[in-house]
Amino acid sequence: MIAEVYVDIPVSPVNKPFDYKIPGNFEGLVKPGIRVAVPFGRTKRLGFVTALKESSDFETLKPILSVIDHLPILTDELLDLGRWLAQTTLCPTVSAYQAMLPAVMRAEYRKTIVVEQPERLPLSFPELVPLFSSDREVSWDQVEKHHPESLKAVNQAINKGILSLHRLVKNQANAKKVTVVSAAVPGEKLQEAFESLDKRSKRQKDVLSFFIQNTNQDRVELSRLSNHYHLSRESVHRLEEKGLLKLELIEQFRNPYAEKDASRTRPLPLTEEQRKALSPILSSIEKGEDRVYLCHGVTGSGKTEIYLQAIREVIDSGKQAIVLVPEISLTPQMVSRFKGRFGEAVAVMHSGLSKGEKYDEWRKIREGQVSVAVGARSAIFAPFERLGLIVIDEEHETSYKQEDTPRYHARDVAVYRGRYHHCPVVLGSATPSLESFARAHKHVYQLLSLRERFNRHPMPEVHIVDLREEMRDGNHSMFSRALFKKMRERLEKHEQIVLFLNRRGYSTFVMCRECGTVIKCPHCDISLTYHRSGHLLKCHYCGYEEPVPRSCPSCGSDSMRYFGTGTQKVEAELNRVLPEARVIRMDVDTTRRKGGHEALLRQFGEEKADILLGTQMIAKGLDFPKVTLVGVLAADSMLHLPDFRASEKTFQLLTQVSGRAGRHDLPGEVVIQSYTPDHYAILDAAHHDYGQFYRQEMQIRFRHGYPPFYYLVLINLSHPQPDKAAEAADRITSILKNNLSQSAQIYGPVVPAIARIKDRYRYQCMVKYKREKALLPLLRKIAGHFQQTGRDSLQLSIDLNPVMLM
DNA sequence: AGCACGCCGACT
DNA sequence: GTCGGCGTGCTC
Repeated sequence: MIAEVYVDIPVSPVNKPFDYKIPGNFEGLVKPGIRVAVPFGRTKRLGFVTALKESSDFETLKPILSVIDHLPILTDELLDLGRWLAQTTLCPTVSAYQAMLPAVMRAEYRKTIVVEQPERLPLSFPELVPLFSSDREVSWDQVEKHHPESLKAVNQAINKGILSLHRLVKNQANAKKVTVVSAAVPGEKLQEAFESLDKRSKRQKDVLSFFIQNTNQDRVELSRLSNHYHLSRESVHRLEEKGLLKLELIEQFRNPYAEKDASRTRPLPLTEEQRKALSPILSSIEKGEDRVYLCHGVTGSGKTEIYLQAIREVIDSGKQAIVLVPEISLTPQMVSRFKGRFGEAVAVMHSGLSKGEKYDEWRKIREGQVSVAVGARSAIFAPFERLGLIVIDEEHETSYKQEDTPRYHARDVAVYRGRYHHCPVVLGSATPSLESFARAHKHVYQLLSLRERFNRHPMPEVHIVDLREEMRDGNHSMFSRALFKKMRERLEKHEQIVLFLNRRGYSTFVMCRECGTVIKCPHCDISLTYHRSGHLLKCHYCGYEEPVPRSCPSCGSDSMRYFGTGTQKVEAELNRVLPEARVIRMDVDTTRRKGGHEALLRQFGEEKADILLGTQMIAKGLDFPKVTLVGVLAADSMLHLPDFRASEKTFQLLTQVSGRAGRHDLPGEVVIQSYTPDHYAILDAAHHDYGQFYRQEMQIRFRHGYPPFYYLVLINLSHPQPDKAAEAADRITSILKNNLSQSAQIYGPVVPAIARIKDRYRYQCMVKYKREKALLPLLRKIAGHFQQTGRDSLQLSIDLNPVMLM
């Protein structure tokens, strides 16, 4: 038998199956979806078996070296899905497979140097002797790092056969195993043995009496016996030899949520609206229809309860469900909601888990021990074999699109898997993406609407403040008079406030007042942001930092001034104008350490602060009863970005942030500060009017030929030399122009808003099209032709249906 | 991605 | 003359 193998090297020349013969002893073990180690050129690599066959076009085949998995880690469905992803996102097939698996499934390659002829080493290469003083095997990476000067000699010694290179492919995935002890014979036998034991065998008697007394316990961890009951390991082994006890090595699942036992919850009674939304979903689950539902429900309308009850139906019919939520709303509250309803039947995948924990959660899914997978984007690949439902909450979130190599959108994968399994997909949002809403409008998706909040609380009252007027009236502070007054009131009433500003750091940029010089990142064409902690200027793109210069580096004057406002500056200002207010600031700088996010929210929930000030990350999912005022300090900050979705993102963000106020018995109020208070994105958000926003935005998209009326492809080029990037961009643009139909519009090459990132100059080309049969093959050809490897060469990326245009 | 083969400049 | 630079091409 012969196996087709995709080797784990994601570059186009090897992006095809390679044939290997299956040695007799592996016959039956090698199946599609299994990982194997194979010789590849002069190296050894890990690969995915995708198919078996009887014959090959190649005369001589190398054999598979070893089989890594017992159970295929990719099901037939996922193998197909991977091929489809590679086709539609123009990525190497292995990259698609790797994206579907937890990181531990990636091979770790290690190179070691081994002394073959120790007697010749001191004579021929005396300088290498110290390297091998303690061990005759040394890691290549260590030598490369600590003794780079020796590498030349090492290579020569290898050529002479004095040293040799050993390569190993290590499978990082290792299930944690524990030894458990149990009685091998019935209790009476243990008693008999106890009595017949020699007087001196005190330790063994202790162990036996433990098992005689605890006959109800069937297996005990060995480590628990010795640590907790102070019984001797040695005696346990002695008793095992006598056949009285049994030792087993069992797989232990790490359970990250073990101690926080979520209290079980029951289904809540549904409102009339919720019932109407749920019933078509239930009927599709029952009939096995691959329909896509768009559940458009205002914030607080109880979408989650609908998901939960639909999943209950899925579980009861012996099937499984996937629930996607954006990473930032994958909070403990969210998780406990699912754990509370379905208990042990839920696996959770999020970035806070260790590699090993992620692997365990994945295995629970693969082995069918759970029925529900809750997670961020990549959980869409959960290897269930009987999917009954896929839910994507906050469907409009851009984080569902992966920004690197398989540039897939979880929504597209969901639809694909729904078709394969004949199961419905539910997309939920208070502010659906225009793409999805347009599809619902055309009845491609089924629209389910929830117009009321389930607890009947009114939507918060929203006030828009014109910051230009404030300026005119001489208020140069970052708080308008209206907002400031309302903040004061809340503080007096001991209610809480959420302030939102979409910019971290202290101020946006540092400029010289004399000559207008703005300090920029030396590696990226973007201005540095001032951070007060450490008095540093930081680049938010590449992480570069430098101290603030005393004087202008260009004209030497000492008139360096800070412009713009970041969260740090607002915090400082709050401390000045409202010294009695206790403020918690939440942004990437204060939540970077593990669990920081959670800890800050807990403090706020326990009312240890009056004001929660934060960026994007506080826009979602927060639910604090005492919050009665939400302030958006600069609603326009996203509005003028060079992105056709700027209005949509602004509308979504404002709607979400507003939803944080007055969720419980106290009525809520929202203040939106803006320099463009008449913009429809701001007005419609203030009026809670999605429909109106949708109609206006669709007109604009139509007029400018943007999605959902046209599809987009964005081609990004970068090179350390600007002319090299420009030349490639020129050639690609003309290839596109010459090979696509008249109806396709080709733009570019253009220099993007950030012309250089990490010392690489950037160019972009964009294609707008409606139907273009030749596009994918053409792009594949372009990718094959222009894609080069190496740091200092041309880099090309093709993004179909991009969500980020920068 | 690795690695070997292969063709041109500065050294024992 | 050789050692070694990195351009090009192949891996079942």
